[in-house]
Amino acid sequence: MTSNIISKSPRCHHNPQVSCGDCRLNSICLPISVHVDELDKLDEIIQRGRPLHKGDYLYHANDPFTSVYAVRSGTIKSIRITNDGEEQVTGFHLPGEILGMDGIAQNVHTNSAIALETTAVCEIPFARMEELSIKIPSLQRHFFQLMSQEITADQQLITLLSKNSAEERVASMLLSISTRNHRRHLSATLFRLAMSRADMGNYLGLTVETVSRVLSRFQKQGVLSVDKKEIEILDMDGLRKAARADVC
Amino acid sequence: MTSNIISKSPRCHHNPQVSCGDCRLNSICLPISVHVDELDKLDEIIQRGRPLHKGDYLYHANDPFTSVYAVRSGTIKSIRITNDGEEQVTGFHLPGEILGMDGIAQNVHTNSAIALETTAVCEIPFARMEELSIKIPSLQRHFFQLMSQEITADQQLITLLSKNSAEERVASMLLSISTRNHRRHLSATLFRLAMSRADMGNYLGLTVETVSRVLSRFQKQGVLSVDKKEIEILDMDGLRKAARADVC
DNA sequence: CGAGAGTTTGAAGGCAGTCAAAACTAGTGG
DNA sequence: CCACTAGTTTTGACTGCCTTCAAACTCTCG
Repeated sequence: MTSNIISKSPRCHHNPQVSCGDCRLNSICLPISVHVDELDKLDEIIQRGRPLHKGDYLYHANDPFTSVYAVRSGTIKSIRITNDGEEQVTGFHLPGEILGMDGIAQNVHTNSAIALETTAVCEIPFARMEELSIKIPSLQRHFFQLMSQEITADQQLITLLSKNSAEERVASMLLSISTRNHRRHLSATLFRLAMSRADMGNYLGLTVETVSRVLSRFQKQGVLSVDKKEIEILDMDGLRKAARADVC
Repeated sequence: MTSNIISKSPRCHHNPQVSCGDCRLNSICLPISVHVDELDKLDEIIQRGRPLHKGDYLYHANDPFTSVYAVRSGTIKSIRITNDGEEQVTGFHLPGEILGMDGIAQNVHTNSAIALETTAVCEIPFARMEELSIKIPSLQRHFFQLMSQEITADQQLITLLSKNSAEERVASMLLSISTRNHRRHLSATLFRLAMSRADMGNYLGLTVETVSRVLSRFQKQGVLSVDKKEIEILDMDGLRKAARADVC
């Protein structure tokens, strides 16, 4: 099931064929739950490859739901379309993270998923995953946990939007990205944001201008160094104080 | 497993012993997914009774996670505690609805659940439900769907908080309750709110004063009749226009 | 290089928050 | 049964944070 690899692959140094057992992200993507001998069965159903370019849709809202996806490299944003046609960013998905679980309830995606840069994903056909879950209880449990994590994360965002100021929201988001980078053994203090200021603002319930102003202020205070999308956290404690909110 | 019924039961006309098959809420709580002969097995693991009084906790944040709960009668609110000790209302749970799924990820509840009035719940031990899911695939699927529904609902709230004004938020919340009442074959236009103005405001990211002002304004406009916690929707279309947001 | 998108900065205005106090409700015990 | 108190809700006046509007600036990539 690896015949659909697109030939013009992006300049990515990871082998798109690598199995879950060899994937350096598997501690994030499949924590503890699946035994070595069972990984082979999982590998069989997972479709790899499918590199997306910036702006490409992984799926559209209202598409029939067939699969969930694990990000291998790159970044994806999830958006919902509101009644008046505006878009609401509901999440950013970094390597090792799973997206698409919103579609399970109705068998239809409620979000669209868009690549923010060149991005590779593993496609996990959900019906086959369900069948496999019956044979591998730890896989079932793992998916329950993944979905519960998503619920917890969404509720954290609800709290952020409901109770926190613009500065606190921006600080919290940067800390969240920092933490998730660190989990991937990347720098927690120096990284490149894949999303635009507009996406950040949309996600955080703020305007572009406010996001920009907050970043400028943090820079002036010596908490951050901001160069376009390159962010360096100069004063981690200062940023934590500015966030004043739980970050996963 | 029904020995733990508390003797001083509330003045509730529903028999706390009624099985899922006979429960008049089962079309909400267990939609389509479980067959008649399998309901017996489910009935066996569900613990009934446990009436809660106003202010009682069903579980506390940081309690070990053992079960999810279905509301039989009454209302429950879920709250998260933020870093600074404030509480954030993350949801209201009406009869037929399931709560507690936030605890699956970490095996610890991240929310507390509090009865807003005399409330009866069915307790569903999660470990046993997981075992049963392996034998009854439609039950597994149903739980995936329930959790996905929760994700979708949380994302709708995120959108509401991120994009909508105070009037729109209050209107949306009232419409949501109206819809959920209607699903239980209760009036969609005349009902009693179980939660205080403070809880409403907390849930919607608004202050008590703002909620009160918005309700007064709707009353003045003839959209609502508000008498304390008794709400009558006089102009459903007007309320929908005021909401200008998708309500499930 | 040039056009369009994205970002930054400034000035002004509005919506909801904060502070304050009155009106009302509910629960308690004499 | 009523008096009393604590809590909830409502209303008003003022403040402030973020938005809106506008314009200059910068980067990207055909």
